[in-house]
Amino acid sequence: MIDDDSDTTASNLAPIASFPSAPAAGRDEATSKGPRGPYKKSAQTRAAILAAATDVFAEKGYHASSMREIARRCDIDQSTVTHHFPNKSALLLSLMQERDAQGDEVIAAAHPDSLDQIPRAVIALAEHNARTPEIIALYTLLAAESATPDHPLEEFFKARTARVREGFQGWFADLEEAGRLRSDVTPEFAATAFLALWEGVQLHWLIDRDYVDVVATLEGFLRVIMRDAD
Amino acid sequence: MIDDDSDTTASNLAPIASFPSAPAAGRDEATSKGPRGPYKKSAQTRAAILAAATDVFAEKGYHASSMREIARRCDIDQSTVTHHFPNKSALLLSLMQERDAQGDEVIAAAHPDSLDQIPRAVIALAEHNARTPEIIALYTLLAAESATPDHPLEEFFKARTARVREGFQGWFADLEEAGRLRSDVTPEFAATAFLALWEGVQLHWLIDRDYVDVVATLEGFLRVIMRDAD
DNA sequence: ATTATCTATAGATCTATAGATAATGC
DNA sequence: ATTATCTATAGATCTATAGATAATGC
Repeated sequence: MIDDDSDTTASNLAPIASFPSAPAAGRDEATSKGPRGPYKKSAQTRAAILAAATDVFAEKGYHASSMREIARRCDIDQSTVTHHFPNKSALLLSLMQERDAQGDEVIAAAHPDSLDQIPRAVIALAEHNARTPEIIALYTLLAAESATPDHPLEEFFKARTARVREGFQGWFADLEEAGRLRSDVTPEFAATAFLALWEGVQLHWLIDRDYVDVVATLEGFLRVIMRDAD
Repeated sequence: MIDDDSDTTASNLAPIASFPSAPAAGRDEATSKGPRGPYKKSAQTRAAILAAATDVFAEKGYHASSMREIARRCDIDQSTVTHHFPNKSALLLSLMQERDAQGDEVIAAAHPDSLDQIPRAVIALAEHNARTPEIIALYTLLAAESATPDHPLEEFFKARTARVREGFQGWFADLEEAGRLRSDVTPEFAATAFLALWEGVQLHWLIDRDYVDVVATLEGFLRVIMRDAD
């Protein structure tokens, strides 16, 4: 169902919710096989479709979203969408892969170079995410959906969750080696719990935005599992 | 959209995922208004519909589930489903309310009467949930969906999450009063983080069942935020 | 007589495709 | 000439309802 190249974009650690910052990437791999290649306008239309699809998938999830609705929000016909993307599941998978690739770049740039910056870097990511609710909604909803039968993102989220968790685990292992982790806390536990806490608290924030403070909760967790420098 | 009686069943604390244990409750409120009331078979059919609906909603979520599919799994016609439940959203809401009511009973019975039993009681709940994956899937998926526009469970999950969080907060406040909470951990933080961690780790368990141990992670968190008795 | 269930159907969707027309760029 | 876009449509859905038939229980 899902090609094995789903992790070709998986270069490094990625944040919980990715970033919509990068300008208009991605018209290279999917659409380059005809004798002449795509015209200029193709990249714009493609980007518009992906932007609209992001909103629709974030609002409805995969099954309940329709190609028609995505097309309507771009003011194009639905058949034009299928001209640019072979089908609905390919559209969603392309969307998530390109978004993750962007996120990888951003987090690579923000990678902490000193131990004390690790908590600050993570918190900065959380603060960034908090400013883009529709992306949090996209990831939260699709992650839950991806665990259901026959979902096109099943492998994607399995691989992504493991990759992010391992990235965190590396950070916490560095902290442990420097004696900054509480002695009864392992990097494995810290990484698993931190990632789960992050996504769980984002879910609760979506459910009631006045009730939960994502960043404060994550900071509180880090404070509890760490100990002061000697 | 959603009646205000959505919290009439909200008596006490409820677990993250509710329990399918109670035999065949619920044929009292919704179907009693005709001059004669429902026949005996009605309760059975109703229960069969709710059981099938539980599976279908857990697999597909709300929008993507169909009344036809639910009916097919009971070997009845789809129009028979709408005879017992006025429409799709009412079916889902009835399902969740009855399930929560059952869960309330179970947890009330398991309520800890000594401080040391609090962690054990919570862990027992988590262990129970771990044995019913389809119920975890139901709650996890629908909770994420409920944060999207025009979802019939929007108010339900908002109220439920707040209620469960406050229940936990009460427990942690008791622990604090007895000096069993680490001094830098507030009951507010403990409750918010514990609930978010629980749901987050359940999500990751659904995504990859070999990678995460729900109960061990929750135990680890409790160990970190508590301190030994003097 | 009342309730439960079924058949049948109206009216809206949906995805994917075929084929015509318009725009682009060699 | 090739690519982009549109119109049109086939073939499957879906929910909700109307109305007929079957079962239940006074």
